[in-house]
Amino acid sequence: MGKSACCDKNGLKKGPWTAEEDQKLMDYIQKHGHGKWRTLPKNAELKRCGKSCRLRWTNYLRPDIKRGKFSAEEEEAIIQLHGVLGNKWSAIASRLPGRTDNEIKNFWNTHIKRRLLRMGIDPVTHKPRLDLLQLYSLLNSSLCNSSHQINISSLLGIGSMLNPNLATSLLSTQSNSHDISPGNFQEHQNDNSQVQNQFQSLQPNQIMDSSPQFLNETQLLQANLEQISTSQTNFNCLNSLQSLWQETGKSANMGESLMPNCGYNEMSNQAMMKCSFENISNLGLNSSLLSTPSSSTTPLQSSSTTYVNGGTEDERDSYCSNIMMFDIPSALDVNGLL
DNA sequence: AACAGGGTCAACCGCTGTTGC
DNA sequence: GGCAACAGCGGTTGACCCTGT
Repeated sequence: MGKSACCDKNGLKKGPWTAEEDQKLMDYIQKHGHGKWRTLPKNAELKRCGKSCRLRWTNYLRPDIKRGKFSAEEEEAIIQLHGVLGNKWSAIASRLPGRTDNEIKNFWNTHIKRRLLRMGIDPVTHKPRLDLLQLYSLLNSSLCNSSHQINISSLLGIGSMLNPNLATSLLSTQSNSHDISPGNFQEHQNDNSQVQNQFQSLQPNQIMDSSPQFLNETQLLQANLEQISTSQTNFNCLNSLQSLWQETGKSANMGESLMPNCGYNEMSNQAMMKCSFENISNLGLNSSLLSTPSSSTTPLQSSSTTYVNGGTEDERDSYCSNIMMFDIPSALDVNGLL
């Protein structure tokens, strides 16, 4: 596991490549082929380290590289593949002929990621932002269980940990009172139901229906199930809350109100995750996340034409939204979360 | 015209995995 | 098995470009 020493060699040039250097590198590789990157610079009379030469070749000079803007199909493939493979840029690149991992990574970070965030979708999990779900869960269970007296300032504190803007925005719909008690619950209910409705409309369509043609349904289902079974995100989130509540002495009530169907204190990791998904199922997420795809018309297909022929940012947003299969209600302002 | 701010992308850095001795 | 060299990967940086003021 020796650490590469090529980077700290003195006298080697760094920074952008000149046309002359490019030519030298191409000439050498055409004659001798690539490989032996360590010795290549010396043989090719380049004042670069081998690593730099390899990068220049693989990311720019290789003859099979397709340059230019990503097509709609490529973008679609990237999103789908990222959902399955995560940040495995080279694996994604190997399925997109002519595109380099660096190019795809840059495209993801500068275009797709931002777009997903703008739509309220977590670019890592490809699901609605967990802070939205968690806060909704918290609110939902609290408001529906009037026997628990919830201190809104505590909620705000927790919400702020998750996302201060969202918490503030949501809770601003409450009246001036900072406590929701059985006595004043009714008078808050109208306002709260508005908030609930906003979240309850966060229902995904059938995620699996957006499968690209090169991934069959079984593969996608398996991939998604693996993703779900290995995902620690929900658990971690809940665990953080659990720790917080325990530290602040609010564990029992708050824990129960968050996950009323679970034995909160004895909860194992699995159970925590299960409960987490049960809460998500309140949003209508569960069935679509875990169900086998039906043979219904795919939203992807139906929207593809519009997207491909379109090309404005809004149209792409709409298209992405269909790929991700989550409709963010317009009434819910997620811009402040970005 | 000058400047600021944001977006883009080539290149670098640090780390891990693989291979050969 | 241990070590070193090498290849490759993903995250980050910084120069350049574009747009708005």
